[in-house]
Order: sequence, then C-alpha cells, then structure tokens
Amino acid sequence: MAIGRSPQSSSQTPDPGAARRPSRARGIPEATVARLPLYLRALTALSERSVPTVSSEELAAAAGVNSAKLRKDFSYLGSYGTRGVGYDVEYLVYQISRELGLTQDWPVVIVGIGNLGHALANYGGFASRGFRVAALLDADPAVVGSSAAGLPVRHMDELESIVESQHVSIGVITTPPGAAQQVCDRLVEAGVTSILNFAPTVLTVPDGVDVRKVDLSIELQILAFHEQRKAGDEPDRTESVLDRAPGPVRAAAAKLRRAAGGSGKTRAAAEDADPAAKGKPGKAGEGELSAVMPA
Amino acid sequence: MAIGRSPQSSSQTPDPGAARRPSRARGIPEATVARLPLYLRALTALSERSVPTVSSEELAAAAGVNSAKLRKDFSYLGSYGTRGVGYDVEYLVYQISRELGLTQDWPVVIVGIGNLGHALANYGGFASRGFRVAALLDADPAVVGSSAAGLPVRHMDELESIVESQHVSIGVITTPPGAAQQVCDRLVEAGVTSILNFAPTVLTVPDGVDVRKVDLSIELQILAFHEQRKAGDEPDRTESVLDRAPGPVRAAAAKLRRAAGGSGKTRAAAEDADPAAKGKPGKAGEGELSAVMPA
DNA sequence: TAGATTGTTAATCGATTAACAATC
DNA sequence: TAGATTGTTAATCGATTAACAATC
Repeated sequence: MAIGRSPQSSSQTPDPGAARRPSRARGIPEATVARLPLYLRALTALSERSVPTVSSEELAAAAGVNSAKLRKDFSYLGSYGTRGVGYDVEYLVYQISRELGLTQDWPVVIVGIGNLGHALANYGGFASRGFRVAALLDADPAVVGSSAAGLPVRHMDELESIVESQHVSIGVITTPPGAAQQVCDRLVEAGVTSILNFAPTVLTVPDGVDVRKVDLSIELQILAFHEQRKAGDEPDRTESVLDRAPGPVRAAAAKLRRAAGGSGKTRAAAEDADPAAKGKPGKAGEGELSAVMPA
Repeated sequence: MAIGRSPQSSSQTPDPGAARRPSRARGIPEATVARLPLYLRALTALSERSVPTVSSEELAAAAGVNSAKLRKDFSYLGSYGTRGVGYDVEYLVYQISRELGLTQDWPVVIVGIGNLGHALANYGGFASRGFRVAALLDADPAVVGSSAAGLPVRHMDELESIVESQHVSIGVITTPPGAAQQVCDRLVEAGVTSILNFAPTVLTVPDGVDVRKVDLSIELQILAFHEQRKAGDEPDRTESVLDRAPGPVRAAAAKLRRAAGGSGKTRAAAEDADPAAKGKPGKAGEGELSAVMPA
C-alpha cells in the first residue's frame, strides 16, 4: 500500500472524507453501500419466512427507509426487480451479498478482550455474514490463555504470524484509547487493510487502509443534543446574555474570560479539563471500554 | 408526545430521515452536530495538557477533519474565535458542551445486561460527559441481583418507576433483537424520548422520540465492501455472466431462477435463509449481543 | 505594520425525493 | 386489458471545500 499517511478516511455518522475515498468503485454511492446491509437484513428475515417476492414499498418499510430511495439504491446494482411484481427475495439476497463481498470468507482479528471484545467475539452477526473470528488477542498475561466464545485469547506477539498465515485483512480494535494507535500500526504493518475502531481515538493510517469507527459516547451526545431541544427549548441553561450578544460584545467577553482564566466553565467543562477532580461513580477514564492495556 | 407512529428517524452511517427530523432546531445542521463531540474530545485533550489556544488547522488535524469544515461548523455556534490567534480552548469546551446539552445531567437506563451491557456500564465516557447510569435492567432472574460496574442489576418490572422517579429521558437497548421492540415500547410508554439501540432491529417509535442505532455487523459489512474492491477488483466472484448482461436477458434469467426455486444461491445467501443449517463456530443467532431475553 | 488566522462566500458535489413513463 | 410496480428523471436539498476579505 501507499506510504503517505492520512487521517482516517471514514467514520460513522456523517462521514468525513467520504468524498475523498476511492470507495465509489464501480459507481455505487457511499450512502447506498451503507444501506445495503439494512436491506440485506430485512431480506434475510423475509427469506426465513419463505416470502418469495417483495415490493419496494414493503421492503423499504421493513428496512426503515423510503421506497424511492430503495429503488434508487437498487438501480445502482442493476435491474433486479420485475415491474408489476417486485423483487425476488432469494435473488436479491444473493446479489446484495455478492456486492458487499459477503460471499467470501473474511477472517477477522479482535484486539483487546475486555467486556466489549467479549461481546463482539460472541456476536452472532459475525459468523452469519461470512465473517470468521480468526483470533482474539490481548497484551495482558492475565487474560491471555483464557477463552471467549470458545476461542483462546492469544498474546499480541502472535499478531503478525496470525495475520499472515490466515490472510486476515480486517482488524477490530477494542483496546483502551491509549493503545489504539499502536495496535493499529501493528495491524497495518502486518498487512491488515480495514480496521473497525471502537476506541475513542482518531487513528492515523496509510493511504489504502480503511478505518471505520464506532463511538458510543458520540451517539449519546447526539441524542442529548436533540433531547435538550425537546424539553421546552430553554431547559436550564447556565447561559450568559453575552453568549448570544452581537459579535464585538462577545469577542470582548471572550477576551475578558480568557484574562480571568476560564471563568466561563461549568461543571461539565471543568470536569472535562480535569477528570481526576470529579467524584462520580464511573471512575474509569474516558473510553476505557475494554479491560486491558496492550503493551 | 404525538400519537402517530413512524419508522425510526435516525441511525448511524448516512442517516435515513435526517432531513425529516426536527433536529435542525436553531439551525445547526445535523452533520455539524455529529461532529461537535469529535471537536469536544480533541479540545478536552488539549485542555488536559493546559494548551490555552488552538488554531482551526491544529484542532481540525486532531479531530480528523479538514479545517474549512471545522470553521464552518463553528460558525453555526457563533464567532468564538479570534482572528490571527485561534480559539480559546476552555471557552470552546464550554460552548460546545453547552450546545450539546452536556452541562446538564442525563440519567440513562441500560436494558439488557449481557457482555455489551456490561461494557457500556463500565464505559468511562458516559460519566465524563454528564451521562449517569440511573439503572441497569434485565428480565432474566439469573442476572437480576448481580452487579455490574458497581451497580445492581434490577428487574424490568422496575423500569417504569425508575424512569419516572429519576426523570430518565434516555434509554440504551442492549437486548437480543427479538426483545428490542417490546423494550422500546415500554421505555417510550414510561416517558423515555431518546433511545440508543444496539439490537439489530428497526425500531418503530412515535413522533417525538429519537432513535439512534449502533450496528456492529453493518460496519463490518461496509468494510468488507471496500476490502473486496482492493484485492484486484475481481477477487473470486461466483458471478454469472448473466448478472452483468443487459436488462431483458437478466430479467429472463431471474425469472428462470425463480421458477427453479432460488438456484442462484451461494454459501452466504443459503445460510442467511436458514441459519440453523450452518456448522460455523459462532453458534448464536444474528445479533445476540447480550446474554438475556427480557420477558 | 506584517503575519496569522478567522468567518463567510460561492461554487461544487453528493444525496434525497416526488413523479411518472416503461413494462410486467 | 387493467392494475401494479419498477427504474429513471429532474428538481431540490444539504454538505463540503477552496478561496479570500476581514481583522486581530
């Protein structure tokens, strides 16, 4: 892969860098690709119920999107429907699976076997979509040797040999944030070219490596934003009049605040600045989703 | 909240329904809201290192976005920077926290205490952002009474009283998919208006309730799509010539396939249709991320 | 003043949606 | 044939980005 480093190219919610990624290969828009798994899931459910065909309207409802969007999405894959009838469920399952690359086997390594690593190792959705857990890895000798989901937890030292021998191209990072970049570097060095990152860290990877991230805290913060706007719009803001004042006034206020040494801080802001200063129950630092800290 | 039901209005990757959500309240674009937590995280790190000011270029690099986008995003919040100087770190932490609603306390319930529920209960990022775990709930008597992250696991029966007494407006669903809609209904009925759903299910909620989902399997499938395109474009497709043939030919082929009873299936497609038929290691059904099945 | 950096403009790009002709 | 439903068009909307005037 290329040498030049670039900030991670993909993420979850909107998608910083989506436009830059080479991903539009064969012309399927990124937004469409992201919905294909939703359609596939809905189709799989229909298939299990032995439903032979489905209309765009029905399938769209099952997948939680609107039918025009679904038809547009499918039009990028080809004309797999029949006018006046709908789509053949089995055939569409096959086409979408193929398009997503799920007719291949994808060996995956999971690095960092804390609670989240355990949860992922046990995740049924992995195996049922062609993903196979090739190995569970951890740096903590206390964890290495134990087993999760019927697989032994192996030491980080084995990473390179496992990736090579099993042709692993996808890695999942469930370490604490402090270890994520190191782990990422080792994965990439070993030959992994797609990374799913659960650590709340921006990963830097070479060109040609895809990173997606799942960030639990961010999802909650987005909910909080909307929640705040529901509760009557002005819930209990500690907002100063100056904060909504015209430009010059605000600039002056900011300058004063700076001079005064951050007097505008509130509880949350102050705690962010010094996590050690707070006496809340959840004592772990931000993002310590898994238990152990690889070397 | 309103009576009419609608499919869930928000999700993760692109965002089906983003345009429809009332969320643009006070005019901050959804894409910007989704990035505010990233900026906040980067700013918090700078704050911990006692960095007083930061330029849009530096902060953008730390957050993994481009600086024009960052400045545009901040312009929706107000003019909090100083030309020629940059942004005051503490002040910006405060402003973003306030905008996201993080200066308030948000009690949260987590329903379904399997591995993932455990992982979330232990997640440090919760407490450090004003989120407080008000209760852990499960329907399985074997789990109820145990403790996770220092909190007792309580029975689902207590859901309504907890939500009411502690004014919980945010619920996290980490149950198996089969239980998710029921749990969702109870949460909503009890007064919860924001839901973070980890179960691979499309939830139906009344207007006024926000749903975001985190879907591990979907993220992996998106990676697989891109990965497939890296390995030389035509990896080992089981693709028939007919699949890329012009419309009429393809339609005829599909019809034949239908008549023949789904002969186009491959391994992945066949297993999707009948999960019980497969002999893979991950024996759990799709999406059984957590251990127990609430009533 | 000279250098630095913001905040905003305007152009561009990608995604969504309604509508409907094509066609089963 | 009449009814149903796809696949595509075109309009609209929202997000991204480069560029630069404003201004510290």
